[in-house]
Amino acid sequence: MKTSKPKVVDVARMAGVSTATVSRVLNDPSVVSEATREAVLKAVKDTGYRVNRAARNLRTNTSRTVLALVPNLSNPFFSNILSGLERELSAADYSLLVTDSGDVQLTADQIQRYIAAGQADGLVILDGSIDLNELQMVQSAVPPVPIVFACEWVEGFSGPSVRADNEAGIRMLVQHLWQQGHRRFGHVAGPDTNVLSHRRQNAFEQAVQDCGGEIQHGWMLPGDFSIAAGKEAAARVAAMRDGPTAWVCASDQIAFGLIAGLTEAGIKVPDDVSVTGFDNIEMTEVFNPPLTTIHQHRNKMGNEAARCLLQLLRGGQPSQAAPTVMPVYLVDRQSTGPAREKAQA
Amino acid sequence: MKTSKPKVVDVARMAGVSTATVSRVLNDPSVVSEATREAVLKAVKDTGYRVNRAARNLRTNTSRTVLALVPNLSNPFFSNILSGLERELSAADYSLLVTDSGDVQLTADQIQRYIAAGQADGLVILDGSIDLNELQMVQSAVPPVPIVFACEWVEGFSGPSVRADNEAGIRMLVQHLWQQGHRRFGHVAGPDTNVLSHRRQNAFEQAVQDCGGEIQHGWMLPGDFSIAAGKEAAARVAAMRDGPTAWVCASDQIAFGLIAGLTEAGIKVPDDVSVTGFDNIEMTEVFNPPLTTIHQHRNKMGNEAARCLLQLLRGGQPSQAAPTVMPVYLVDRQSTGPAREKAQA
DNA sequence: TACCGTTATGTAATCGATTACACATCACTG
DNA sequence: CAGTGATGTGTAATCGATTACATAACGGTA
Repeated sequence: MKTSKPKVVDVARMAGVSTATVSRVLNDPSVVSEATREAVLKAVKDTGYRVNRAARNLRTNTSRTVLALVPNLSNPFFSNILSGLERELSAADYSLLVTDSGDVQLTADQIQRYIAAGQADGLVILDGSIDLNELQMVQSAVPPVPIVFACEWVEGFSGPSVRADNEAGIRMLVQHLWQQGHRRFGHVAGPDTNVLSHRRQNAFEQAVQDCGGEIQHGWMLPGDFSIAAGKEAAARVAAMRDGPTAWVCASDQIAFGLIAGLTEAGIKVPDDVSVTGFDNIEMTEVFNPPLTTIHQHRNKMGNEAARCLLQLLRGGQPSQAAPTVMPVYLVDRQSTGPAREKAQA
Repeated sequence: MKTSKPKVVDVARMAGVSTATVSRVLNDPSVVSEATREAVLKAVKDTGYRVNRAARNLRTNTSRTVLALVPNLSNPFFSNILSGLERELSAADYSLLVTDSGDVQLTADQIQRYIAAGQADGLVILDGSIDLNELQMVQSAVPPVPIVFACEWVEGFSGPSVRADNEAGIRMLVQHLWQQGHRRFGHVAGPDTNVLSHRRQNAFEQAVQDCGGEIQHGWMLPGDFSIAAGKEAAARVAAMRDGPTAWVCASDQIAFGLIAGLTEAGIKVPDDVSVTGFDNIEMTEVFNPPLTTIHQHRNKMGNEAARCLLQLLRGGQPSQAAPTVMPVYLVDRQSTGPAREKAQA
């Protein structure tokens, strides 16, 4: 009775070949003759052999593992992306290591820890708040560390990234609102430190200008992507006279908070003002009123990011050039409606 | 200029000691004299040395990694738990590997793959739909694989688990509704295959009986934990005459779907019927009406599960005995209100 | 026949850390 | 002073797979 786990030697002995041959069958079957290959495979099956990852990793100096840096694991938004990543990676026999980059400002040093320790071969970063210098230090290491950004990214970083078409999304929303007769537009932004916030805010200003709508400085409210931010914004909005009739929020959660706050203040959505979100998270559909928003293919973004990284890991060119931009589309629901001019008190 | 990564030998040379001593300083400092310890630590710092995990793993036959089996990564419910897990594990210098047990029915073989390959030292399972036999096979391996269940669990499995006090939660809800004057109760259940569904459903029946309320077979609706399930239930509810005035749902998402569906059908919540959820996910607060539900400490459950597993990994006794049951509490919001008898048409 | 190129396989070095065992030193004790 | 135990350190074996290099066998060609 074999008591310990089977190893290559055991397989080799049973198949009557050398360990080298066993290894070859497992890693590059084409160089082995048909007959021996079958004998070895049979022996593998009979012994129940499984390669020892640690040994392989040591020898080959790889880990077949990818590390995902997630700004906040508690945020449901990211779970879909992780899901997409995981699926694609595991299909390629890679594992997914997850860490919450959360409250700590990640330094090159900390990132290197994973790489240098041989725990991960590459990174998928979902966190755009990482310092560019640190990033470049990581990337300029020898050998360079394969990195792919997903969803968020860092301005100035030259490497592949997968993202939604934020500009197009915002444009669709503004145009949609415009067509419903809205002329005065407001925005509740995401966190100041976040690329997506900036992109969406800029796109918003641009889009409103393009169709000739009105924006005022006081209608650009700060926030982060949270429900709480939406609520705070609601307080300000409630206090406005002749404010916007349409509010474009940087995230669904902000929109939820805003609508909740407005409703509480007696302002009706969409009768008095229209509100839009961004992301189309699951809940938007059952929210009351159901939220008009922009849908992103989060799962697919995860898949795509994984594919991108795998390509890098296999030594493919940094598919440099432009970031991969995933299309988005408008989901028209009942949080938006025809503009109604406020009584010009 | 050193071109390659520093290794123990490099550190040893610089500190003027042997590799054994370096290793000792890093792993069990107490056996090394003060002076050498400092010299070594300095050398470690100066060289920028980091242990090679693969080498260590190979030698020690451990991975300092824990695998989390998540039934559905896309479900926001789990991200909080992962977050709690990750925090606790990384504090103990363990890494978190994540895999979606999703659509595939996991077999012992597949689980063993991770363990046997030396990719993980233990498991945290969030998926209660794993077959008991398979599980026992895994656990009865030599050496046994440390496993901790979190949130969900498998009936009959003898091992540590961390869970919410589902019974107490349901009881609180029913009593709360009873106090508001409700006498006829209905339930929308979770998936048939899930322990939580059963627990909550049984607890519901028990609680209603205990206070003398009325249940009918037709008021126990099937579902899964999804919004869609809630919507389907709504259709049935809308068709009822003299149905329950209070609906207890197995999850917040079901409640959302149910309320959305009822509202659409012209039934008002809470004026016509009261509805409760379970989980207190973030969105409950801004939902319209805000949802009365049961709060679970998901983060803490993650922490606790991690601590449990770490204890096992360190050779502690399977802290057997009873599962760890985390307290829950009622969050009273506006989806529930005084019972109003339906017109006895 | 002698030589060459393929193809298939084996031998043994190697990856980098941990650790069993051996050894040296020193302070005490009887 | 010899003996004992505690303490600190070094030498070298070891974990299990991969792979550079060597070798063998064979068919074909000059």
